[in-house]
Amino acid sequence: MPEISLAERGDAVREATEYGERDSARAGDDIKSAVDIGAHLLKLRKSRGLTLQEVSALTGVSASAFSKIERNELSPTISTMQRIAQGLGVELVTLLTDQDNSVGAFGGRRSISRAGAGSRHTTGTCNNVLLCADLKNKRATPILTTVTARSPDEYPAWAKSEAEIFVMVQEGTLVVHSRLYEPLELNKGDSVYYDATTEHTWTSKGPTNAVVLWVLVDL
Amino acid sequence: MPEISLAERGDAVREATEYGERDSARAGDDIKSAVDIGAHLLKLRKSRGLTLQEVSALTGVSASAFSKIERNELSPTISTMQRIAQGLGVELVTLLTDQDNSVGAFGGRRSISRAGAGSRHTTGTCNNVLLCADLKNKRATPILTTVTARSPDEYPAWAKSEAEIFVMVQEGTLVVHSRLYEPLELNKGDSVYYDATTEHTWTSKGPTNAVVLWVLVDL
DNA sequence: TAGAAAAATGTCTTATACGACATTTTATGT
DNA sequence: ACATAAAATGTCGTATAAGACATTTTTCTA
Repeated sequence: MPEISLAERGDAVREATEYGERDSARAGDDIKSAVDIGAHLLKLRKSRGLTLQEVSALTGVSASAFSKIERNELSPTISTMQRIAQGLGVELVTLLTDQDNSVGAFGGRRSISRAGAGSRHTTGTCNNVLLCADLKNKRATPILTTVTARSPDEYPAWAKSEAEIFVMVQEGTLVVHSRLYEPLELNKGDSVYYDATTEHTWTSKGPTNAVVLWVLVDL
Repeated sequence: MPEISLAERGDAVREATEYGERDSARAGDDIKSAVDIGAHLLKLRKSRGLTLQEVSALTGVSASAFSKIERNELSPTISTMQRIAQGLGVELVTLLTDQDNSVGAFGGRRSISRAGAGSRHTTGTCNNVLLCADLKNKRATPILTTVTARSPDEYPAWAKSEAEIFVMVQEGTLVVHSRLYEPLELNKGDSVYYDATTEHTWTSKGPTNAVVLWVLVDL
């Protein structure tokens, strides 16, 4: 029955291509839904101007299998995905991660915080102003912080997170304490970029509180 | 020929299990070699105190299959990996990525840029100072820029990249031009966070050049 | 436009992933 | 130490992924 088979194929391709509608349609899934590997591979192959036979030679995966994977007619095993990644010289995860997804989730949006404005959050040791807090799903979180602590002991626990941190001092003198380094003094205009996975904390030095602009970049 | 098949599988299991030795042994491979999914899953399951039957109930993958996957006796299909990821409430990529890798690649490092110091890069429209440029593999790039352009027309092409941008004005008045929005004026202390995938560019307004601190966050 | 070449897809066979259930191994209590 | 239960692993039948080759579709070229 070639006609029915063709009709089915047409639908499958359309579904896979009209990517945006898929996610929104499936409301039940909590976890980020499947990326379409097929479309991803097709785009990658076309972008390099390769034919199925060429990609087959590169990866060791047969042209027919590759074709079916591109059209989502089968779910490849991890081992074949690894051969494909190897043959195309890309990381396996890039084949399984739809970069358009993350971009699309954010695409075109923006948020503005005027001087002095922002979502405030005060602790015993710091006054934090979350900038552009209304914008969700950001890759990084910009924060303006006034550090009131004068000693690391004032903190019940040092900070530690799966992130990277960039800090630039706007006013005063900041001291960055870390388990790995000696205390680091930063004055106005100085900046530091460091790994937040090792425990760290901040204090002010001198008569005024340090004001720092920092960006937390999630890993 | 079932004997040969079994023998091959036995070797594959041993190779896959002795994970640490694999990387160093196979010198020919350029691409990051496979993470061991089996060990990864085993660790994840044990860390939650789940039995194979429990994890089977959660994921819909049979206990025996799960056991074989953990011991690398078979290469699961993407669809079963998706079921596992869903059932355990984790992203698929985290199962395929060795998290020690990404964190470890950066772990504990840091870089300091003193006020006025940094790697300079000047164009006709901007003077850029890359901060903490000696630190590689950062997730974000902090830059201090003096914008000399007064009109968007001075740019041969508007900027566009797979990234997000956070900007805070340090001095002067910055105007952010975008294909999606009206020009946005930002004064000292104002900040904006926006998607860099749509074309955009910056100009200064007024007698002095705007000085902005911005962070480019790669996607 | 017709014919040839190349590329993509379909068909069928083989290899292998997956699930149901049996067996072995490990934990637990008396 | 033994009996019992629970967990993990092995066995085998079924479903499906992957490869070899045939067929259809598309792309070139004259």
